[in-house]
Amino acid sequence: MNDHIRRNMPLFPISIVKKLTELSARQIRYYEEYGLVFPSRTEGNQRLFSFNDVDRLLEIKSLLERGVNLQGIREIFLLREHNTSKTAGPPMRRDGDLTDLELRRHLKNELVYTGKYGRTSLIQGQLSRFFD
DNA sequence: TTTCTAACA
DNA sequence: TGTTAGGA
Repeated sequence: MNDHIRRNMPLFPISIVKKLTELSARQIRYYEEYGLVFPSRTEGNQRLFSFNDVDRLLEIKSLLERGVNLQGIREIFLLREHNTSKTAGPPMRRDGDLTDLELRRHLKNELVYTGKYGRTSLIQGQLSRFFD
């Protein structure tokens, strides 16, 4: 049994995830509805989160605190999936280490993009200061 | 008792 | 996001 299956094994109910992440059940369910996490379900339709799900939720929480909104987080996750799946080799980066360098480039582009087309910015408040 | 969905004084 | 109703 490798790490992958281990990290994705459905283990804890929302009550445990609440404690682990310090997020409200409302938030956890909302983030799922938004497509940021996809916990499996029990026969009784109750959510069962994997270690990976908890990890993602912690990252979501962290990014939200840094001023990134849900749409931004969604894109960050999409970007990671696009270049994490190709890395089947040894240097598989975990956690939020993708972030620093690539996240900065991405966020900066978002600022430029939103500035050009006047759409709702993906970045809120002070975060934009990191890119002057 | 815990969790689920849906909806909003 | 919080909170609550009503059911499983």
